[in-house]
Amino acid sequence: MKNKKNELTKNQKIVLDCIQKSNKPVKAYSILSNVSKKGLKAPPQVYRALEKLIEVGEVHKIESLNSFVACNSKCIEPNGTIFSICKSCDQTTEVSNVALAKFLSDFKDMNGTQFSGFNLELFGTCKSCKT
Amino acid sequence: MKNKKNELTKNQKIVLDCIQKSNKPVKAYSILSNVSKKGLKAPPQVYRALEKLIEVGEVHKIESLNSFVACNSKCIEPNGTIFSICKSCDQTTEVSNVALAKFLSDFKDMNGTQFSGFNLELFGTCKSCKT
DNA sequence: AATAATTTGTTATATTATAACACTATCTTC
DNA sequence: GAAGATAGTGTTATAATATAACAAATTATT
Ligand SMILES: [Zn+2]
Ligand SMILES: [Zn+2]
Ligand SMILES: [Zn+2]
Ligand SMILES: [Zn+2]
Repeated sequence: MKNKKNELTKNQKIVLDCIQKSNKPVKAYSILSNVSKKGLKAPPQVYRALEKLIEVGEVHKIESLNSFVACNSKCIEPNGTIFSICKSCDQTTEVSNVALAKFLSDFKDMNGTQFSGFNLELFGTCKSCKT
Repeated sequence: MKNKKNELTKNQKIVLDCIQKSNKPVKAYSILSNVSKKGLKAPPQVYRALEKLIEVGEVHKIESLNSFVACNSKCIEPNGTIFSICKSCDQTTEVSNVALAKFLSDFKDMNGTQFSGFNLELFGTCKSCKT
């Protein structure tokens, strides 16, 4: 059974808040040091919150950076994520492109079976790193 | 400048051989224990070989698994990788689909700028895990 | 209130990856 | 082929990322 009100718990809110305030993907131990003043003092507290936040879709993990970002709420496909990542500064944005999301969601393997999820990471150079 | 003969070195060959012999993505420390009898006894030896092998395209890293696979030599796009990963057993295969690879390579950001690379991980259930 | 389920706090440890340094082998250029 | 540059090696130590395990506290259900 879930939380009756289906709300985030205290620790989950603290961690989510920390991630949302960053304009870049945040690392777990960076979160930990940022929220230590709020009482979260050990890695499991952060990792447990992250696990739940990811599960409910509030947070995504950027696998190639071992970092975490808040969902920009424009997730088109519930089972897929698309990110644009700056190779130079790690600035990351969630890509909302209907055609691309649909293409990936509809993609089937050799046997014609659809995949249940996907994660796409696009690498490039962000605006401010170009100048 | 590179190795004149552009060949892999002893350690690189040992590590590549180990990866190629596996039918699943291999973890760095698993490689380490597998090749310890061949003289590679410390993590940096494995990680340095991996770095080079990835650089030359012989090996890819599966980011979501922190594991490594040998390139199946069918890389369509030099700057992009596509993998199909079984959520149940981690069995991974490199996907060679021209349409998908082209779609991803040609994809442009909001400003019309092309990305320099991509990595797509497709999650599903492999044949043997379905039965 | 009793029970069950979830969340939390805490300690310890596992796993993944790199820094730093001395040394060796190989390549380049003269 | 010697001098210098580059790349690879071996080694020790340590950094960075993530989870196991268990006890205590909180919240939900009966
Ligand atoms: Zn999202
Ligand atoms: Zn940038
Ligand atoms: Zn490949
Ligand atoms: Zn499987």
